[in-house]
Amino acid sequence: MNYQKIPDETIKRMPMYLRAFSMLKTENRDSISSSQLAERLGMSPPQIRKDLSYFGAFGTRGVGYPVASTADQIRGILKLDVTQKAVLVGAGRLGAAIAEYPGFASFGFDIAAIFDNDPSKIGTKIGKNVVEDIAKIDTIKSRDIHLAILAIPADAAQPVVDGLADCCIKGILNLSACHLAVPKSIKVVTIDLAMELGTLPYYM
Amino acid sequence: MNYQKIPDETIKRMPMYLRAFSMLKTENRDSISSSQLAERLGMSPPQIRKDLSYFGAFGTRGVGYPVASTADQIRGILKLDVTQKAVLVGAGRLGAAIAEYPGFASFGFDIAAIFDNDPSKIGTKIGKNVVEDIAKIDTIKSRDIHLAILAIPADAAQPVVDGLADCCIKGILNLSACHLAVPKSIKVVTIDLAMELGTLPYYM
DNA sequence: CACTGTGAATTCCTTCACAGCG
DNA sequence: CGCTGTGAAGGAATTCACAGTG
Repeated sequence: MNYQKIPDETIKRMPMYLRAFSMLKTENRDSISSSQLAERLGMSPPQIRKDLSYFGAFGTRGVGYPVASTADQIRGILKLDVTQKAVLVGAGRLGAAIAEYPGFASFGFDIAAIFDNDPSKIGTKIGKNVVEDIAKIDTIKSRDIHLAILAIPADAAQPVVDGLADCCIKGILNLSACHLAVPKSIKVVTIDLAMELGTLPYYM
Repeated sequence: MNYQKIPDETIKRMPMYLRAFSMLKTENRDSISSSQLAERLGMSPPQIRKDLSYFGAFGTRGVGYPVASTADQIRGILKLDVTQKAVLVGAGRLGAAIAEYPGFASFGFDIAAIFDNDPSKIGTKIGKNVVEDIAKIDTIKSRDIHLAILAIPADAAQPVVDGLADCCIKGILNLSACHLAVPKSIKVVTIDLAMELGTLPYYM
């Protein structure tokens, strides 16, 4: 295949494919066609074929995609074939829920540290981690952590992000309801559950 | 303005605009230009003008958008000018975090009921709600609830959704890591935090 | 004069249709 | 034969550029 720019939308869908192929593996399926997979995921078969083809020819003509090797390929593309450590900032209810959410582990993520600014939380244990003082956030520099998850109020987010930017953080999953200003070298994904819910009444 | 189809992407951004205008109101700003707003939200000025213009001419030429009335307009468009009741299914850690998340209230949402299937949770209180037995989900029919938030494991989601479909639910915010099959009359927004985080290592 | 509102141009993404292959 | 892989076509969303206006 000739070089083409890979659409951002394709990248966003890759983790979904990875999850699907992982699940197929646990079901002991050997292969799956684009139309069968499309059915499961609620999308169109050509979309799946085009998405996967951006990264190479993984399928077998006349058969479909081999489950195990395609899963491995996608894991490699997304760099999820090695454990990715992440720091969680915010040990409130949402932070605690995230810290113990098994979904991250299934993608190879490891919540390797938790920080908060609340003295009553610092020192307490959440899952396997002890909550640390946000003032000491720069200790993550030496801990091979390049991802951050922000579960703190919007008005506290920007200063924390400025701190993270000085600590080799390269990607941020932002659960605060605000836009973050970051250097171009940092990729941010922002999710506000209330905003997502906010579109639904319009369609009713 | 002539009729045009309003892009889905525009609808997705409207709650963000509403949040921004609400915040500007608390800051006692009278008006804001598209470029100032773009700066705050990390987007382009023409994008904002085009989005808002799909719904009418809210701005004042030479000045910008009047904060209070534009906020009201957007609230009306999104049908967030009346309280929208929602049922939360799943009273685990994530469900509990959602039940007490103040962001929903600020958009006019009211978590009016919580259901779970775990006997040890049924009867306990989370915020102002008492957790009810999922077997009695059909009681929501008579309670003017048309939105649902799903915070349950993926393998339990589909049967619950089938039940909700029989209960006048018209919109679902799905936090389970799976695709949901629903009738066309129901709008689903699915968010899987692990999937969102899954794209970040690719960009590092 | 500084801004909005908006057709037109552009870019980006999806779908189509079919050639190519196991 | 049934599927993938992929250029080409079509459609959707964004950006541009400027006319219109308080």
